[in-house]
Amino acid sequence: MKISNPDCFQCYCKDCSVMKNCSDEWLTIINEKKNYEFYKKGQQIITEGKPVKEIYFIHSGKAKIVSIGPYNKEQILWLAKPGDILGLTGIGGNSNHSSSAYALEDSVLCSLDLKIFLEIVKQNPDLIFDIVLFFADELRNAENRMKKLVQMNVREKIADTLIYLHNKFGADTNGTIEVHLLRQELAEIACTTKEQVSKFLSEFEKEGIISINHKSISILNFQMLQSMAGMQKVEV
Amino acid sequence: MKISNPDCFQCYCKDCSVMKNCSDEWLTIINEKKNYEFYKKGQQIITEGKPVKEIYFIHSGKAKIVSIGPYNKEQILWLAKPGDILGLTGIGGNSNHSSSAYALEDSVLCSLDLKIFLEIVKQNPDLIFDIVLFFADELRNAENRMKKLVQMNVREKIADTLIYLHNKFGADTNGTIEVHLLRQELAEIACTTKEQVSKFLSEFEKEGIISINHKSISILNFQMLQSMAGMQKVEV
DNA sequence: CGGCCGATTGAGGCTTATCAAGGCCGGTGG
DNA sequence: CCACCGGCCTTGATAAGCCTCAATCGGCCG
Repeated sequence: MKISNPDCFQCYCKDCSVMKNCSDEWLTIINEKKNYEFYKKGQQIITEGKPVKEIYFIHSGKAKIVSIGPYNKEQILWLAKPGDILGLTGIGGNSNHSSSAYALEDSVLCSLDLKIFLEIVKQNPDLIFDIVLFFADELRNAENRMKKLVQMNVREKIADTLIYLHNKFGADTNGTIEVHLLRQELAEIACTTKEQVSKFLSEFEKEGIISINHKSISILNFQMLQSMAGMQKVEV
Repeated sequence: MKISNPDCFQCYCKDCSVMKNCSDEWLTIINEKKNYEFYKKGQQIITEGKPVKEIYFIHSGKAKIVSIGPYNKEQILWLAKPGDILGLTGIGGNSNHSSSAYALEDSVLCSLDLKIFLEIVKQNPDLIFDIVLFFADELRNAENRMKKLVQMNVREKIADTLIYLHNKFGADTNGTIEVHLLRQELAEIACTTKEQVSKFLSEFEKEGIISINHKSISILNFQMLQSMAGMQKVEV
């Protein structure tokens, strides 16, 4: 597969929450030092347990970040799109990857040696502060998600998953979510089983909230979904 | 209630993962700028939703950090002991507290204005890098906990909760865990109900794994607990 | 001593995971 | 072009785990 070397100055990644304050001077260095790689759909990018040696910027494509829990069940921690960075939690350099990553579609990723990244970071107060903010944000997100997964019923968790996908990847004019996942993968996001996903998606379709064509899901009534997954069930 | 002003140079907090690389020079400044406050058992320290104006160092005592989820159920995110810092996720300064904090016992806390802390941080590359590492670690912990809460059954979650308490607060020579929590609070850690906690603790006691005296729990067979909550149930 | 708060225990019902069977679709090979 | 096969999706039946509700008990404090 032949692809051309992406230009950092033309890439989503330079504007992401972590890199947005990286100076052009340093971006030039990153542009020189980075390596780019092509990953086929389904190909593994990161392996849980292996040492962290580099971080990955997603130039194009999508990825799922999964982790294995007790009982050896896989769980999807989050989904990545162009502009997202993989492996950042290993920034300390002394740890192993706590999760694996797989390409959901054909993707182009740029890798940057962790040591080089750390050098750049240490000379860039703005950059490191943005990393702090990024992590603080992610931590709040993780806590939020935990609360949802524990307290919502399956119907709500699946509705919430659809909202997440919609917000993350967007939809075309028909409301069709711009990502394709298996029922099993939807289950690994919502933390339930593929059968439950199937059943509730059918329900949602009967209720006119979504439509399912072949392999893609369209949201017809976003507000309905929101109120289903919403926090508005106040009973005080 | 009369308490004396704690000396930062004599405090656990200066050696915690975040502050351990803070120079004496800066610690002197913190020592001058900080305020110390006494909190009675049960008293609220931080209120979810309120703006973040300062961070809190726990000088002595214990605290629970709780957050309200959908259905208005409270959940304990983590427990704090001397040396821990509260409110750090609000470090950006533009956010509101994402969780509340309550004193579990009579406690002495030192508060430091967030702006002052940020100034110190920005002039201390070592300090900010430690904050990055701290957050990266917390993020991994949160993901780990999420996996457990979703995949373990109630029995395992309660065993895991006891292990957490033991590791966090330690035990005396009898194995008695050095913290007292209500069944309801144990339930808010394990993400179940107080009745389930009661039932399984009774079971554990019958099995000789723990003993319950008045209000305190002693671990008699730590290994048994570990194997119960352990990740060793590999079925490949 | 009475009242209150928390702990305990049991019964009942609901939600959800599991298991199983069948259907759909795309790909492959004859 | 058609038959076959495998992967994925769908749907239903079943069973188990867990929550909820309710009653009782025990300790603590006024």
